[in-house]
Amino acid sequence: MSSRSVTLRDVAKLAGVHPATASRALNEEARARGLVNPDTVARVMRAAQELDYHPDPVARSLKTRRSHTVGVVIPDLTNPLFPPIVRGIEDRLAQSGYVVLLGNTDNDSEREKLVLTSMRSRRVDALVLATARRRYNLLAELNLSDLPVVLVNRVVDDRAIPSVATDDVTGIGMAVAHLVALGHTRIAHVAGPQALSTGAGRHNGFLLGMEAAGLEPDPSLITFAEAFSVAEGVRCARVLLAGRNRPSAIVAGNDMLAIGCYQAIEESGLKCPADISVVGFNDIPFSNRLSPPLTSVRFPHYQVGIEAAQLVLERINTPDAPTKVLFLPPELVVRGSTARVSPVP
Amino acid sequence: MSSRSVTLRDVAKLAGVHPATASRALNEEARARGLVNPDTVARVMRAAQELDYHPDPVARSLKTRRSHTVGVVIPDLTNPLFPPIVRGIEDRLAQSGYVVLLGNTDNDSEREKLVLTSMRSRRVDALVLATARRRYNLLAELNLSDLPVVLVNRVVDDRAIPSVATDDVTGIGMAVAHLVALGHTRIAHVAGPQALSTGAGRHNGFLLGMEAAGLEPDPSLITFAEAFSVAEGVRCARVLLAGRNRPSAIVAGNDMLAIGCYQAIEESGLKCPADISVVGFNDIPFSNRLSPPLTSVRFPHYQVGIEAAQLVLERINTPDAPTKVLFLPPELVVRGSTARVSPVP
DNA sequence: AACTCACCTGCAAACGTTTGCAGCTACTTC
DNA sequence: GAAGTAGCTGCAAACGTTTGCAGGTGAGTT
Repeated sequence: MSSRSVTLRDVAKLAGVHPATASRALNEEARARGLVNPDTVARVMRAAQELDYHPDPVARSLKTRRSHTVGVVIPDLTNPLFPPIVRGIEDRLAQSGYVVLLGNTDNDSEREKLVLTSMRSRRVDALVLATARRRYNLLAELNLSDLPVVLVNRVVDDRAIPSVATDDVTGIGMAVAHLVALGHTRIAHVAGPQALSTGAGRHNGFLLGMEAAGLEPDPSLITFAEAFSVAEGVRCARVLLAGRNRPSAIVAGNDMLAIGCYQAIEESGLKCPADISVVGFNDIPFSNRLSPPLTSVRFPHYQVGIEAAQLVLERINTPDAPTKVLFLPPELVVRGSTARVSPVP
Repeated sequence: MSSRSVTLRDVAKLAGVHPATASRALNEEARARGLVNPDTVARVMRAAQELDYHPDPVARSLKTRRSHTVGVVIPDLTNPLFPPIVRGIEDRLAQSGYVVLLGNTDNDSEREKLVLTSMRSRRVDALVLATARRRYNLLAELNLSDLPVVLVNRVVDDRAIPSVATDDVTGIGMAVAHLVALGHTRIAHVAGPQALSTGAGRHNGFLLGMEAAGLEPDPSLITFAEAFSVAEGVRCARVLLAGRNRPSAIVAGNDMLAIGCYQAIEESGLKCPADISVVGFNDIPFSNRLSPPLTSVRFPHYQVGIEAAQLVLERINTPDAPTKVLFLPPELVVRGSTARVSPVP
């Protein structure tokens, strides 16, 4: 309708005040609105309503240097892990009038840099980083600037940056404990890439979990995947199955790797879970529809997103509050891929 | 590093020219740069380089009224259909220096309105709408304003708006033809919500496909789901299986519904595909890992995203070009959920 | 009655660009 | 050699806000 967009001047004119006063009247913050007479405020607000005035965020942003925009950078939206997280972030931020700028990096540092500078120059008020790389030179640099950053799905070693993540260690611990309770002792681990904090954390969790169960991890029963992919899962599981000391159970670094294990097991003529149990991590959608339905460590992705957004907002509003690090508790979802260890014939 | 950000003035001063000249020199477009002496251009660019100058998109946006930002609004990122599409959009747009603003609506018209005005006021240069509702009052309104809009995954009846979608009709046609070739004649359809253009289109495709095969669709073999969900799939399939004229095959409106069919079939003690064949639509990730692996109509989600972004860019650059409507060809992926019709005992 | 002070409002300068217009130089053209 | 012109560059006004500062009321204090 309103072809020419209505500006603050128009509102001010209609209300019979100076634009400055109108600006203050329309400003939520008491620091501004408190300055102007309540009657005037009412008059201005009525005028704004009448004209269907919406302040121009661009102009405002130019002046205030905040954009009510948050950058969310993830490796790959196609990874089923991320959509619920992003959704959670967006939902929470939308509530507070923020909007999210999305960027995929494929964990490529070139693209990462591109995305980051693009977002920074667009004056995002904060950044949510869901990349899982452990070594992260950009991180230090970013933290130097005054741009608030929240990490998702990873923490930085000294906990100097607010973050929300799941507790990989206890998550994997639950998986190991579950297998031990089923009588397994030859438990293998298909570990994720050790350059990613999740891969490393879960590997560590595996070692600790075994130790807690009084089992000595057998190095020949641990293989390292180069990526969290089905193909790498297949490769690693093949190695394990070909060894002379075949495991009775595999703890996979995530569900993709677990699916790879399924495939390798099938290839070798074995049955899951009759011959070998498998546990995954993440509980991706439809993992209950796999055959067999996958036992997996679930963590509340959506909630992680919500909490991350919450942290972002706190960070924006009170930048010098102490940095929180949040660990959301994982949960073991037991399904059909784990069974009591088969009696050795 | 540069705590105080470097501005155009700084560059101009270093190059010894007026800011206006610097602006023109740095502007890609020949219309501006062509005006200034090549030597000066070089000098300015060198200065910019030296100071690591990045123009402020906000200020620029205020002046030019374009933001190099595109709004992408979808119902729910959590629906596995969308991530690859969004990814495609973002990839293509990033190439051209655009950035995407993401919004979920849950097909709720309130939230839709909120998201849309939020995006509009943030001066997005264009909108990509991936909502599938057929009746869309906002659409007319949006098109009135001069904001370019591209539709994804649906077309509007009179094709007045550029869009990219898959050809639902021929997609379902392929599914029907496949089943017919396997000897099926009692073919049922679990249709998606008819308020969504995909649901309606595929239902229509089913009718046409049957007709093309010389089969008369049996109204008692068509049920309508109220949502594209597993639960609704179960409900609808139960109805079909309980009828006295049990189908030998089901064409589901999408993969969720197909999974629901799986479950209902299992419940009733039947086997897929031995007793009943099932075909889905979308070929969501891991549908090859279901049991049985799902035969489904695939369409190239990622490519859809790419093309949509392409359309957006064209639209932005040449607003009065004829409006394109793009149909990407679907493809039938035959897996284990369809089989030759079982001989009637 | 003069002073202080609190309360409100207006003025004008920003924020960092872009762009129509005008002006200047130096070159062509007759 | 004067007039016209092409080619560059500078000036200043935007774009729509926010905000420090100053001014102008009126009430309260001494």
